[in-house]
Amino acid sequence: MILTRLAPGSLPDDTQLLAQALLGCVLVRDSDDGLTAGRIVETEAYLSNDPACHAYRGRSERNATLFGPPHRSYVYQIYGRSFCFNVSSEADGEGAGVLVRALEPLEGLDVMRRRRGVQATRDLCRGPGRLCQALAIDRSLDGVDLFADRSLWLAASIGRRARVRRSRRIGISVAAHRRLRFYEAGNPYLSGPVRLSPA
DNA sequence: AGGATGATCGTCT
DNA sequence: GACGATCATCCTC
Repeated sequence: MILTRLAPGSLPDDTQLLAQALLGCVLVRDSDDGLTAGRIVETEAYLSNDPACHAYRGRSERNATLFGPPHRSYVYQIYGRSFCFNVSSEADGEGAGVLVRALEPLEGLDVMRRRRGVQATRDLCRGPGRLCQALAIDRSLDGVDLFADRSLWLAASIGRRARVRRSRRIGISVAAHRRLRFYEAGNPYLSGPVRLSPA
């Protein structure tokens, strides 16, 4: 499979546009274990001035990447066990980002199976914590430039152009009504229900 | 220094 | 559908 790096400047800074543009792009992880990669099929936008966004209460050591330049990797740990991967958005100084919630596994499936401890392809990258485990993404990859890094980077979209649908976001209690989750219609590797609130 | 919280996951019913 | 694990992070004292 041919994976072509996304050219710098080829993604929008705007958080909602970025969340949609990322659908269909490929997230690539190169490590000692080999290459693992998946097609992004589900994202969520976390805006500046959004009570659900980690940046909402100001800059801290954890969320500093959100306030930096766009298109860097923001990785944080949740519930003591899982990591979540985001792409920073908006201009330098503004805190916002896009959570990647699910990938369609493309490359290195056996490595993913070993890391995840499960066999079913559908369970490898379906969910923000699962995809980080499958791609061995942790806090050491926080802040890397996704156009330039050699361990974690984005490749141009492959296959069909994603038919984008939207719904409310999953797993949050504040600002939960906002329809800021984006996903590819009909894709079998989505993390959550296809129909949440009026779509 | 201590307590509350969480952009989840796996297991059980 | 519901529940509890588990700990980094943040906030308050």
